[in-house]
Amino acid sequence: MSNKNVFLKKYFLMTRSEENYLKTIFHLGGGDSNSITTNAIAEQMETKPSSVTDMAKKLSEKGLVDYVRYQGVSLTDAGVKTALSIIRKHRLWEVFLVQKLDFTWDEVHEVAEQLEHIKSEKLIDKIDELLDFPKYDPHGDPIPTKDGKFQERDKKLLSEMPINSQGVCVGVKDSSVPFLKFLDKNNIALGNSIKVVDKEDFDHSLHILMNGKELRISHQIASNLYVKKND
Amino acid sequence: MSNKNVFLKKYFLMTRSEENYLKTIFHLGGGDSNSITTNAIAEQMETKPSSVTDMAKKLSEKGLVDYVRYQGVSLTDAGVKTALSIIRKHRLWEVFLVQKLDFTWDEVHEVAEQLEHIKSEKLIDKIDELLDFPKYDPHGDPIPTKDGKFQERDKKLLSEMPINSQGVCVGVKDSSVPFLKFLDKNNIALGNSIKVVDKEDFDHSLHILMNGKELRISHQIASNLYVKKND
DNA sequence: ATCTATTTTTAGATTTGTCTAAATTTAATT
DNA sequence: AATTAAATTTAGACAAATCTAAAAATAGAT
Repeated sequence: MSNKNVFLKKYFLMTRSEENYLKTIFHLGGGDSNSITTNAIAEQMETKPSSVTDMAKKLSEKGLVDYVRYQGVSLTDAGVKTALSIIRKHRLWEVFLVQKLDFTWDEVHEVAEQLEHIKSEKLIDKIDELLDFPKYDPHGDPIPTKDGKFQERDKKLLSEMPINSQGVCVGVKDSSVPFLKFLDKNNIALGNSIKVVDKEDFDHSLHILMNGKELRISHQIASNLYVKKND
Repeated sequence: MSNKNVFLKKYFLMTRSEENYLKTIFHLGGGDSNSITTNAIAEQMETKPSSVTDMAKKLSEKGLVDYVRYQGVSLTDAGVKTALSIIRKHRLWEVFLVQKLDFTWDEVHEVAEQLEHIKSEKLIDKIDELLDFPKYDPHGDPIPTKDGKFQERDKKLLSEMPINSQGVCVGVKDSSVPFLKFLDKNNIALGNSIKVVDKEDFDHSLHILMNGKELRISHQIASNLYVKKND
């Protein structure tokens, strides 16, 4: 193997496992020098803390995380950049699956978990182009740009909207399969218009108009739906 | 882990490596109880014969190949079926990359090698549908159907066509990147009409009309281009 | 401030897929 | 049929990623 490849292997080639750790650390808030505990990572990834420790050392060696024993790990700039590129791929594939292949939004995650690890810059750029450079994925989460920038949309939880306020459904907080299936079954989809008609003090349930149709929504649902408030 | 999953793991879940071995054995002609030597497989996969032996035992355990020590391996019916399903995925992804993402035919192989291992029946069926159920990949190779059937096209090498015969370019024998790039550069593509005007006895080069334009073709090129002869 | 309870790490083992080097089997040649 | 060359397998090692069980460090409660 040439020197060049040794360099490439050590600093650029990421295993699927390494990529998954970086992505998880990012999702747990490990950017901005924010330390995440090995326990938290292990729980999120359904693995053991000792395995996380091993990987923390490895990623630290590669300069992707800062790791201090007994303190946890945080992402370096390089680590954030890599995490964002994986999240970008994941979310672009989700849009592709929904828009081009008629997947439902509860089906996309599992397949995107695989597709996000495909190594080809041209591939993901062309998918981006085919989809006309979408800004949000099917759950309303923002898609990072190629250079790792992305902006959270100005949104709030439906449960926090005042009576008589209006808006558009733009995302979900809980993106688990059961919740997404529930929303599908009740015709609640991104883009739907929402008006809060009344709020029940007793159980915090809501009476809303969705696309003009009356609907009763429990607090549990309302506190997992994001709405972009109309001005 | 439940009993059901043990069953699934042992008999259905294929690792990427296992899938690559099955695919290679198939391409080397290991169907129809045809034994392929460990050496031949090792050479094709750029690995060592001892590694092939290890994998032969494993695949044999799973009932995907018949393996006799010092004799080689051949695919069982289950092995052929699995190999064809991987080849189907590979070729469908190749069509997708060329038709939907403007990849050139020399770029598709490497990416398809990764995409062929994505586990989702729905995904590949939807890609098939999106592409309108293509029968051939960008190199002219046939795409197996879902139930593992596929028919080789009636074709012959350009070098074997008699003078004055006509046909259409339908495939390549050598699908290496340099050859495909050469064809691109010289505007030789699948679907082009071909008429053999003259054959040179001295060096076996050909004088042909391709899409009506005169062209001189060396024997090396002509013996790697497949043509479907007109009746 | 000390003592627990919890968290985290270490040490050693396991699995998968690979390798090298040595041993074995097969095939080829005389 | 014996010998030699080539192919193939075995045995043992290694790297990656994981686990369990034991040891070490930290944090919380009194």
